[in-house]
This record gives sequence, structure tokens and C-alpha cells, in this order.
Amino acid sequence: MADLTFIKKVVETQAKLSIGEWELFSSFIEPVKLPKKEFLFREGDVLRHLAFVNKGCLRYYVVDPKGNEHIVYFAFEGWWIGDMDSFFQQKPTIYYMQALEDCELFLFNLPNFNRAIDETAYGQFFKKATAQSYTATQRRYAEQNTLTAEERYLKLVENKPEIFQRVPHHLIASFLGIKPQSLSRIRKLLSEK
Amino acid sequence: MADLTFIKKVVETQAKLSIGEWELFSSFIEPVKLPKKEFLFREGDVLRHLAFVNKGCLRYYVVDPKGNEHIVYFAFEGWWIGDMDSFFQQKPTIYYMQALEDCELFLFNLPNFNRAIDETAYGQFFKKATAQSYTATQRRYAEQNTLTAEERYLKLVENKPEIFQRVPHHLIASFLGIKPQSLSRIRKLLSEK
DNA sequence: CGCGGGTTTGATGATGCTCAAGCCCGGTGG
DNA sequence: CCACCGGGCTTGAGCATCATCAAACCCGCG
Repeated sequence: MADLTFIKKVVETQAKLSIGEWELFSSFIEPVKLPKKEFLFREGDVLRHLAFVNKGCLRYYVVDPKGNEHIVYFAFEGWWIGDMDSFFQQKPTIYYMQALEDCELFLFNLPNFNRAIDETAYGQFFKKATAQSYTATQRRYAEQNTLTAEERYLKLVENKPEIFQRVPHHLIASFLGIKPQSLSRIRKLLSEK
Repeated sequence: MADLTFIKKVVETQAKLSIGEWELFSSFIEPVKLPKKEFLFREGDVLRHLAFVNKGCLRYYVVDPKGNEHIVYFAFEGWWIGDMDSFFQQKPTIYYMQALEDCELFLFNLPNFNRAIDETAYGQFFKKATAQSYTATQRRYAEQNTLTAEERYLKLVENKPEIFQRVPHHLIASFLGIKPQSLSRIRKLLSEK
């Protein structure tokens, strides 16, 4: 059986599950390995699972009509990933989720996930965690207009310095909303100071 | 008593409430009038309610460290509004919510809202509606980088033409992520075709 | 009638993109 | 073991988009 200590710790940041609830919740987990470069889902898929990242890292991105990829977020250990709209409404997603390293994921299918929400205190976790990342996405959206590329870069260096060791720079550029050339120039300028 | 036909119709798009559930749910509603220019909440407030917009329209915005306002969305009739993170975690918000017209809102406080989720099929509505707007926010975030200002303007004209009659143009510019001057120029260019 | 907020228009400038070329480095095959 | 290939990173020159600064205009309202 997979090691569940990490996911337990994460869920317990927002909700206390009784022993029985935890037993039910953990029985829903389907552990899978996702090798580097493989996709958890692609545009057009109807999501059959939401997932918890126990190990590794992935990118979540969308391809616009002009063919440009745009990375919405990177997901590292401890993140919940998926397109909730596609998952709950069982309709096709417009997003891609690709492993950037060999990953270990814990999958939850829809009936089980609904049971976890309705029958255990995981519902509390889910509500709060969703609200939090929703508000965070709104904030990031606003920052895209109010901050310059350099300021967004510095913020990332501040918040997640490891990312530059784990993720190629052209993907980080896409995440920051700029081209690889621009990221390179920003780094050069800053290093000259 | 306020007219509940509209909110009932909206909730029923995603969930069927029994007669008893609807009675409980509607007993939670606190109708209030919010006059034009007044605030439902401001930065620093801990949200005591989420709200449904039965009539009128509002803007939801954030002020960045440089003092620039950035409108995250306009809320019209049928929208649910608030900062869920502030509401569920009872922590201060960074957002402002201001009426742009005389509004009629239906408020829900935290204990009642939690009861609605846990004890009625409103929980289904909430889960799906939240997932939908979360995914929509992510899409809008991506579009901020992939579309030009003109393309975003045309998209708004397509999706919500009435907005130009109801909301001053400098606020629409803020929503589109540009300055009023730029919006004016875009409109001029397009009208010359 | 004049004030003031909102919109328009013009001139200039900064930020980040495009196009293009060169470089670095790890992996592969001879 | 070395030559070659290719992806990713860097650098340069010119360009597009949108911001900034500034002024004029429009119009509703006191």
C-alpha cells in the first residue's frame, strides 16, 4: 500500500477526520504512477478522476486558438489537481495535465469523491481548499495586469525558488506569461546588479 | 417577503431541492437593498455573508500596492458574490464589492450557508457552480495573455453587449485590463471599419 | 452658467514580442 | 572516444501594443 502520511497531513490542515472517516476516505484512494512526459488528461477528455500529487510535479495548461500553450499552474507535492468543472459536470475539458517528472498520484473517482465530501469531514477540507485556490487564482489574475514581468519573476523566486531547478525555463516563462527570450533577458538584467 | 422565483430558478439549474429543502433554504435568505455606490465589503473586512444578486449590478475589485484598481468581475442578476476564502476561513479579504446600481441582494450567513450545503441539495449546486466559475476564472486568466485588448473587447461585446449601457467605460477598461484611453481608441478603430 | 467627471485625441515612450542567429550541453551513433 | 545532432538557452535588432502625459471636449447637474 502507498504511504498515506503526506495526504493525511494535508487534509488535516483544514479538517479533522475521525478514525472511521479516515478509513473510508483512504479506501477511496487509487494510487498510480505517471511517468515523466505522460498525460493525466488532454483537451477533449471527460475527467474520470481528481488527483492528489504525492510525489513529482506536473503542468496544467491550455492551448489557445493560435496554437500557443499557456501554463495555468505547476502542481507539486501536496497539490490537488484536475479540472473540477469537467469532473463534476462530466463534460470535456479544455486543459492538459502533463507530468514533468515521474509522479505518484492518488486518484479519486466521482462517486467516491462525492461520498468523501458527503460522508466525511473531507467535505470541510474540500470547501475551504477550493475557496482558497479560487481566491488565489483571482489574485494571480489581477497580478497579471498590475505587475511587470520582472516583478512576477521576482515573486516566483521568492515563493518557489526550487522551481528553477526542477522545471525548464521556457515552461516557467509560459507560466509567467512571457516568452523564453524575455525571461532570459530579465534574468540577465537582474544578475548584472 | 422578497420575490424568490429568480433564485429558485438559478439553483434548480444544477440541483433539485425537495419542498422541505426549499423551505429550509429560503428561510436562510436575508434580503437587503444596497444603494448605488455603497460597499458590500471592503479590503480588510472579514466577510459575514455570501450574497445572491437578485437585482442590480456590482463590481468586485482589488487595489494593488501601486494604488491601481483592478476589476476582477462585474456581478449581474443571478450571480453569487463574495470572497469565499474570507467567508469560510473568517479571515480578512483583499477585495472590494461596490454597487454600480441600486441592488437587491439575498444574504446568507456562515452557519446557515453551511447548513444549506450540508442539509439540502444546495450542496450539489454549490459544488458545481463553484467548479464552473473556478474553471472560468482560469480560462479568463489564460486569455489575458493570449488575446489582445481588441480581441478581449470584441469577446465582451459578443457575450454581454448590455454591459456598455449599464457600466461606465472606464470601469469596463479596468475589467479588460487596459486604460480608458486605450478602450476609447479600440472603439474608434473598430467603428471606422 | 460653471463645475467636474467621463470620454476623446494626440504625441511620445516602455515593455515585451518577433525574427534570426549563435551557443551550450547532453545524448546517440559511428 | 569522438562527431554530430537537437533542444533549450542566450543575444541582437526592429517592431507592435498599450501606457503615460497632456489637453480638449462633452454633458449632466447644482
